[in-house]
Amino acid sequence: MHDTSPASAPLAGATDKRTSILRAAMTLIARNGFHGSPTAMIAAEAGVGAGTLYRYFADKDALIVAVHREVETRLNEWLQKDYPFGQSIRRRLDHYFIGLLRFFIDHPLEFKFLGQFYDSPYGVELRRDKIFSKPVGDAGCETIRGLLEQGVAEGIIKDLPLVLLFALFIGALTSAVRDHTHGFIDLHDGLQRRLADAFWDAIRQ
Amino acid sequence: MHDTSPASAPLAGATDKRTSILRAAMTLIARNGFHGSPTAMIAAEAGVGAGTLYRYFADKDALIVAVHREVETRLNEWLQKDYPFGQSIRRRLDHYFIGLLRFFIDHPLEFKFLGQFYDSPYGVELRRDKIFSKPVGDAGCETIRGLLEQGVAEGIIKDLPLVLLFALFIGALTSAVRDHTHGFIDLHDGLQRRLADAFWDAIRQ
Amino acid sequence: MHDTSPASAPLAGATDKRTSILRAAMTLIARNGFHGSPTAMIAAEAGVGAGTLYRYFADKDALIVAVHREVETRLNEWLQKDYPFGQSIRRRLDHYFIGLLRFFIDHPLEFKFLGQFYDSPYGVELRRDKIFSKPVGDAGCETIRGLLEQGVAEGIIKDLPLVLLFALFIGALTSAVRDHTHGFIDLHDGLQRRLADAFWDAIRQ
Amino acid sequence: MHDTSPASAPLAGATDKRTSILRAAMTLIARNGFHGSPTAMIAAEAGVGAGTLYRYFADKDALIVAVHREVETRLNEWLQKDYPFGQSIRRRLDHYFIGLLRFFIDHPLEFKFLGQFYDSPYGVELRRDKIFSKPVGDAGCETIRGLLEQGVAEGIIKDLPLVLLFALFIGALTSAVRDHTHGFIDLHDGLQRRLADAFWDAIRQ
DNA sequence: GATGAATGAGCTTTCATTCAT
DNA sequence: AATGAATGAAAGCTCATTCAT
Repeated sequence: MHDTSPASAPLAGATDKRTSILRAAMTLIARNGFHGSPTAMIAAEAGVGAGTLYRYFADKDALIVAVHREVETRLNEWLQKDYPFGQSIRRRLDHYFIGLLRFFIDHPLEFKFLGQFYDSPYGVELRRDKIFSKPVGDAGCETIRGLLEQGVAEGIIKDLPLVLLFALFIGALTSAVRDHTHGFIDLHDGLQRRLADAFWDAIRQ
Repeated sequence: MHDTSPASAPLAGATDKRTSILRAAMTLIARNGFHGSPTAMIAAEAGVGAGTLYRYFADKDALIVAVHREVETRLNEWLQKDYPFGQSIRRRLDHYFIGLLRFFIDHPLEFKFLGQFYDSPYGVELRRDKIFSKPVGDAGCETIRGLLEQGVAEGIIKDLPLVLLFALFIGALTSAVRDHTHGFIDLHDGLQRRLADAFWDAIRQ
Repeated sequence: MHDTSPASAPLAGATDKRTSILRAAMTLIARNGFHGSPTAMIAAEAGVGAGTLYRYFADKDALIVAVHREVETRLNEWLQKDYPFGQSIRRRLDHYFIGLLRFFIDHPLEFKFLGQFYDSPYGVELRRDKIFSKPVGDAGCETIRGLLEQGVAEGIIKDLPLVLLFALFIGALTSAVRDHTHGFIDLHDGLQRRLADAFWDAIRQ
Repeated sequence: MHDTSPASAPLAGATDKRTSILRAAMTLIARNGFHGSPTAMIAAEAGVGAGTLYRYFADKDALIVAVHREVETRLNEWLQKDYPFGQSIRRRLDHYFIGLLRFFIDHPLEFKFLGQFYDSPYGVELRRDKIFSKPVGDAGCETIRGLLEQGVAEGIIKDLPLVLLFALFIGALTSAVRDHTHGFIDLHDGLQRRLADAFWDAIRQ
């Protein structure tokens, strides 16, 4: 009953409310954290009644998880654009690296939300597999995991545990974005390129 | 009167209470986060009365800051052990990289606490400069920042903004430790070594 | 949003809760003082939940100030009834003196509440000017202050500082009411009359 | 065992501590009220340990009552100075009126403390009889009550209930002093005199 | 479906009092 | 006798959640 897919909503109005709540939740949580974002405030920001929230989500936790899912969906759609099928492994990893970089830089609220999410009890489990193993193509190998795996198999990439290769990938990326978000640095195109190169140097054989 | 240095306590008992509270706070916050750790729970875990906490710390915030200071102090002491003065830049950066890796692996609660701390209003500002610029030697240049700077000047390290070089350092490191802490991988000595090498490959000219 | 005028409440029920809380607060504070009246006790006496109080008043202080305002409003309305416009100064001062006497005798809780209020940080400043200078007519001179002033100007009343004349007025009045409230004396109509006469003897030229 | 008369204290030091506590309590309570004066603060102000307070007074209430007794004792001693035995009733009432006025003006902390005290649960009962009926001479009739009574009997003073006559006395007096304490007026000798005259006009036949 | 007033458990913090030293 | 560290009950206030309208 709760949190059904938007397809089942007979009225456009209902879907709008759900979307408003999701967007309000993400904005406020990114800005103030989970505990600085009471449901009443989220509802107010969304322009709906306090009780309405509970028609769309079982409870606050479910709302947060739904926000995460929604952000992730948009992120994945973003990464599928212009995917360089058939090109070199490095090229394809680059697509992911620069793509994520750009998405986070263009969507700082989403970045901050995900940061909050993954460092909370909500996201401990999900952390790993989401970005890591999300397929782009239907081949199933066009995931970051798949690319790293293939690179290792081909001897292009260092023979390190996949988890560690991914740690290098996601760690460098998120640390850099955080610095950008905090205003410590301006991650313009040139720096994005050089950061991706540095990452490649880290993992290449 | 609050939070005085332990040196002034004539009896071990008095200091023990403060220490118990600090340890309890770190443990619970690492486990449940700031908001999952009510002061009553911290006091109970420490084996003291609910009001006792406020004899040692002005309020919950002060307690959290004190835990951070205490952890940081131990971390810095740890990093000063066997510092390879006079050796190559790579050797000295390695000392920091492996040293932090080991500290966090040996002290998972401290690692999780710091993670919570730096992603909270408490630590946003402190994040960067603490580990980054903490001097080991009295020369003042024996900081991670100083070493990276010197490496860039000597043409050994890529000419990237310091902030970005540090992002590569701390990002790879914390991501790897998090995976270890979550049990996704066992960061034994060999892997630590190879991770440090990968980091070096990322930043070396 | 807090403490809005009752005019905006479409239903009697909503207003009743606010009124219940105000009445409960006044009763308990009159009986036990500010610090003998926890918000939980006020809520219980009002028959509402502990949190409900905070829907109507920002905090305990706001509630107390609102009680004061409400009592004062009723007192002023009471004093405006049958005001002897155009009659002698003595007659008009009498109206105030006897009017206040009667109001306090008829409303002992209000009297005790005001006593608590004016002897607290809330009311130190307000003490003087409220009753003293509250106009009855639109002429602006029909305040106790105005009447005393005019009486002095006309040579009917002793040429003492207004503040002192008012001290005689309010001091005698409240002391007498307090004795009545405490049961030391029964301030029936005859005594009220004779006390007003005594006050007049005190200030008349 | 608690709160013994100072005569029983073998050491001067002990008496000093009791006095310090009494003085500290009065000062802080006058300044901050009962609830703004924690026992820890009183002890600190008195320069003694927090527990020491409980060697001299059973609890905080007993301390407050003791402060009241002490202030009252000093007030009575003050009123006995230069008592005009044998002079007219008006002269003797004047002695009390001006004497109290002066004491309160000279001892604003004592005045504020008594104000707090009498408007609290502590002093409701005591209010009436203390100042009212405290004998100065050993004749027993040299109390304010006695003088008023005698004045009524002789036909000099209005035939009003004694309680009411006293209300006129104490009400005018305390109201005027409060205005002085709050800085609304300067109760210099001339005004004291004229206020006493006004009071006399109020009660004289 | 939508609302928002109402709730009360749970939070952080204070402070009168005790008691081992 | 004197201390002050320790206590825990009780305070004011917040907020996720419910439910009558």
